[in-house]
Amino acid sequence: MQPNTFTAPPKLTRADTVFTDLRQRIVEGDIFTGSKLSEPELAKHYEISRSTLRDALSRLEGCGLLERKANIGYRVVTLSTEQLLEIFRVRESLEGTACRLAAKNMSKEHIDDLRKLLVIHNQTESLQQGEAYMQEEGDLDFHFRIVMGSGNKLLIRLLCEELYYLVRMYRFQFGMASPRAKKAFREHENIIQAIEDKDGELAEILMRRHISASRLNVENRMNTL
Amino acid sequence: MQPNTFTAPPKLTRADTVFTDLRQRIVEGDIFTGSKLSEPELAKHYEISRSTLRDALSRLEGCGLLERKANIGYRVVTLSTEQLLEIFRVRESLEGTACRLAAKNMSKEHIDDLRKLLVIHNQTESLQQGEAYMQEEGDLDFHFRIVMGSGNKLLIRLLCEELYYLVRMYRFQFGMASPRAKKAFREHENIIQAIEDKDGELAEILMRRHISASRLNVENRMNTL
DNA sequence: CTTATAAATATTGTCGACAATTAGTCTTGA
DNA sequence: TCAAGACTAATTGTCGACAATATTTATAAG
Repeated sequence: MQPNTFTAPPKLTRADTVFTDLRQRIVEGDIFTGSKLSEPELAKHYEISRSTLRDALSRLEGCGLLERKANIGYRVVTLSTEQLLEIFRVRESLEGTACRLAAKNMSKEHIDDLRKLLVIHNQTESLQQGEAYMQEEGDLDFHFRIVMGSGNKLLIRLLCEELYYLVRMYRFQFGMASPRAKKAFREHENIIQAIEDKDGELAEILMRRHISASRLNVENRMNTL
Repeated sequence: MQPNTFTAPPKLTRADTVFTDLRQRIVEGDIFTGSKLSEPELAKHYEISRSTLRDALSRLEGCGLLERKANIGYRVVTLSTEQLLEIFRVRESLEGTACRLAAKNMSKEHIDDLRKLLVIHNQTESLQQGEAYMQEEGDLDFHFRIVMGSGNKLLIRLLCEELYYLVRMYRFQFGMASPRAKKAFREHENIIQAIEDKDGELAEILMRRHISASRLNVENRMNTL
């Protein structure tokens, strides 16, 4: 038998660590939206060869965080209100489905965990208001767990490994801290209830409305400017 | 002014051509499902260096056609009935939304084109039955155009540049030629009608049912075996 | 004969260099 | 002053070689 088949950490390659670090820097705005990446510069910064760097960059392109043009290079995707709205449409669609499936597949333990999480979020929210960052992260955590609960690996890949990084990027950039915090909390509660009741149809509707409301919030703010 | 800004073809790099060729070979089953790819072997076959090949491979990973493990290499994704059903769920979700948006955004010209396309499909179907391949390709062409008509670039990327290649892969592999051909044609007609009527809500419902029916078809066939 | 260990082989990860292309600078002419 | 073209510099695309890891084969012990 092989040694520690379960605990064996999947050996990280240099490209892996650079990939992860770059992803964070892009998401958190440390590397600007729309900016062009210089391969020689980055390779020097990380003290790796361009080959290794390019490996990391191509994976970031796969995540939708970078764009590439032949003979020109990689650039960070440009954030725009239109693209943000597009993301909302896709989330509305996919997460609605994820929620329906979660109602069918999520285990009681995971549902309980989700409830506990929500309680914590509510407490921190009432204790120290204005901590928009934590709120937003908590919100995404909630959505993340429901998608995981769907059990659909394709959904999980599309949302958790691609779209959610874009979502976080927008939040860092635009600061989505909205007056929807309290409402959103209520909506989360109702969604959990529907999941607990195994009412997939309702769960889907509630999730779609929940995300749709966020989108409309952005659209309204956009029109008033 | 730069020479032919519009007609200028986006210069193809070696990696580009290999990427396209490999994609086709994978989709059409020329390279087997689940098989491991040998970098030295492929590089030799295409008469390119491993660096260039790896560039192409990493892009194929981004499309979801290849999987990669550190220090082990790339392998073609393994097709399974479960994964096929997962794809149907995601398509049902995304294409439903695409259809709703298409009803809002699609131009009259594009709708007319779609109608003509359907007529052609119907003719070839009645003329020479059994040409399952053409039918299936035609079906995907129909879906493709509606997604394009949605105008949502994210949706277009997820469906047309990723999922549809997986779908075609399954069809080549499993041969989805089903007795649903005639029914599917009717459903397509109704979908177009809803789009033409700008009834996005109905268009979404019809598309979801259309794809859901295909999924159930597979599920039933699976259970009877 | 089976299992476990060790050597040998093959494959992937990483590197630095050169070729091809693009971007920038300078000159020249009107 | 501006524009077009030539020249220079910088960047990306591609290559082959070496290092690190995994796989296979060979060997030895039980």
